[in-house]
Amino acid sequence: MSSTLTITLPDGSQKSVPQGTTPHDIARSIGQRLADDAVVAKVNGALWDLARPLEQDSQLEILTSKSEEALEVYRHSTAHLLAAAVLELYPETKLGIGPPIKDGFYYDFDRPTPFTTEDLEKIEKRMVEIRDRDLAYERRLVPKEEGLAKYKELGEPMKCELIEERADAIFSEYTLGPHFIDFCRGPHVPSTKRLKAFKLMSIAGAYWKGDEKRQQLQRIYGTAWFSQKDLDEHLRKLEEAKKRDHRVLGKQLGLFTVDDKVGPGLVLWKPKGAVIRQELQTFISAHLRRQGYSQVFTPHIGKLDLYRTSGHFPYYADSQFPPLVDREQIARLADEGCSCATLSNRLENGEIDGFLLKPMNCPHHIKIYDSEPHSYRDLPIRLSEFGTVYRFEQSGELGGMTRVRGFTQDDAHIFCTEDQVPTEVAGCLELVKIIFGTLGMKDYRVRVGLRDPDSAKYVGEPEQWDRAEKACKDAAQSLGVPFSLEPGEAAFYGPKIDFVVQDVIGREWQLGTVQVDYQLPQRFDLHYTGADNKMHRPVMIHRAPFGSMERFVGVLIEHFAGAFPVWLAPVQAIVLPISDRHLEYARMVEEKLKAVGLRAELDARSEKVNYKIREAQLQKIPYMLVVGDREAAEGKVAVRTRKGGDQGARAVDEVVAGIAELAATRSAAE
RNA sequence: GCCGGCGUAGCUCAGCAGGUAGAGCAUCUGAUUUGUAAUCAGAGGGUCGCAGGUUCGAUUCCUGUCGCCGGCUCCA
Repeated sequence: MSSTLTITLPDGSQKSVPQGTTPHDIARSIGQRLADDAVVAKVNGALWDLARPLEQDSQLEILTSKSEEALEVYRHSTAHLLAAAVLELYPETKLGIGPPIKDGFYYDFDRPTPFTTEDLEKIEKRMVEIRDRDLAYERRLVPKEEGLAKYKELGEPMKCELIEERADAIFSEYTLGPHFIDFCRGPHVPSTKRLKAFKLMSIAGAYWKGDEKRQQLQRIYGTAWFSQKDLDEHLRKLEEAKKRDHRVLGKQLGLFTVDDKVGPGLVLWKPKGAVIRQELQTFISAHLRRQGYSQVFTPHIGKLDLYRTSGHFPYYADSQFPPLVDREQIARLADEGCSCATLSNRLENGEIDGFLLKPMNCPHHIKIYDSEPHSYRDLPIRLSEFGTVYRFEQSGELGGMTRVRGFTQDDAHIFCTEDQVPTEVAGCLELVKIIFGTLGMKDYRVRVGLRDPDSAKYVGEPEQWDRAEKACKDAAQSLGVPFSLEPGEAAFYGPKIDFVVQDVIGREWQLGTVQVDYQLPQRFDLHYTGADNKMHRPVMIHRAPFGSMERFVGVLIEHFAGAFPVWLAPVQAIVLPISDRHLEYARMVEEKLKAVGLRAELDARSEKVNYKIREAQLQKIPYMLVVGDREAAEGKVAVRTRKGGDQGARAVDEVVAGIAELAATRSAAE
């Protein structure tokens, strides 16, 4: 090894520096400004501490606060600061892990007593104190055995577990001041004084290693930014997001409600929410007719045996409402002294029959297909239904309209030949594209869910899976949008293509889905007569472009922040007479709106027009039509839009026709 | 399901070292007849989520329960 190193900078220039030179030295040689702004370095593509000496000829990049990667390092360093503060205040605490995440970081702690909100304030204060001590993040190398012994002595069992699992023979650790050490790959910012703006946000339970069988730790979430300004901006955004939360807007706009007495996770659609849902259903129904779907209706329950055949029961018994067993059987079992456990066993074994609230629509549709023989000439057969299904989601998961226990899928099942699969899947994807396009939803990602090779929960032969997965991948490819392949995300009967969007707090929700299924046709022994006059097995495609109406509308409320385009708005126009003497004219305007099928209201209260406007505005009604003496005299209305304000007076008929046009064309404009 | 927080009028929220509750908005009544984001006055409205316990006395403290919120786990 030579005693000088050749360092290549991003602009291609090269520097010869002696052994032992650090990225920070080089930054300083380029300029003090860069040295001050530097957060971390990148050496041959890998993140590297600024103070860590370069070891060989390298490509070197100095990352400043303009870099996303630097921000991650910065947040990770803030997590260490949090851990150091917690250990100072509560020395009995054991450390878990503390990674950076979107907008911030967390650190997991094991401590017998739970952290409180007041603790959070104390901890944050201590973090500031430690920050002001200007402690360096110092990297040290430790041989594995020695390190293990040390962390054992420190009483850090989780760290020991991590070292055993992931540490190299010599691993790195970082210290902060004389007492704090953390097994960590790094890198970090040079010193705590660099951490300008952070805030602890919340405490939550989290299982060690995400395994619900392991102990539950206390996770402290925080957010961290390069400047106070960025932090303030982030907090402001959180406030904004709260305002467009569909649970808040759903209440304010009177769209839906959930009632304790009815049950958690059971959405009650109020008239205004129902309008939105109905409009969406009408919208998609037109496309279904065009694409050759047939409408069917099926009941909400089916016999347990149906779901034994489909494989839903008892596989997913935990996420279903308990089976419905008839009175006579219950009485008989009670006489026998049958325990709950025995009952559920006997239900599983099929010794007792009962009904299940349907967790999916497919078995019912399959039975419709199977109710008559089919020729290859009939295929594809596309059966659609807005079918309501019931799933017993864990109580901690429920919320708003996005995770519920009863929901209506815009479901359909396509029965086709294997050759027809690509065309049919493409047709399904086209539908999803039309929906997302019409609604202006651009921020979605496409996930191709493949089976997890380690899991035994899937039914079917590997060759079938391979073919189905290929069909999905090909279809996603031809869709022309970026997609990710995600093992472990398949349904138990087949791979799927999902459309995933984020809600206002950044949680991801699956909306539309297309799933290829070779299993159910087999389980139900479905067939059709081929051109060769032999029996063949059809392939099934499950698809729901909206996914569930509840979840979709929930996400849609947030997407539009409650300000629905004209065609979806529960009230499309409201007539606001200025005084009582304009009421008659106002009624005439209202009638004209209603005559062309618009949803119109009249605010006939003896309130000032300002007041009426304010209310209509808060209800996010797209059109406010103000009528007073001038308008009544000239056959006009003064148009005010919720977004553009006062638009001036125009002839009534012209305005009515204009709004009707926007509604009819499902336009995003207003 | 697990961890933590919360639950006061229709809504948003205040209050209580334990002495049976208060504001704004909404509602109702009356007045006002109004020109682009809140007219004025008066009135009604709460067994302080529910059930136990401690106490002379509980909305306040304790326990349980239901529900909501944030995470975790799960999501056919």
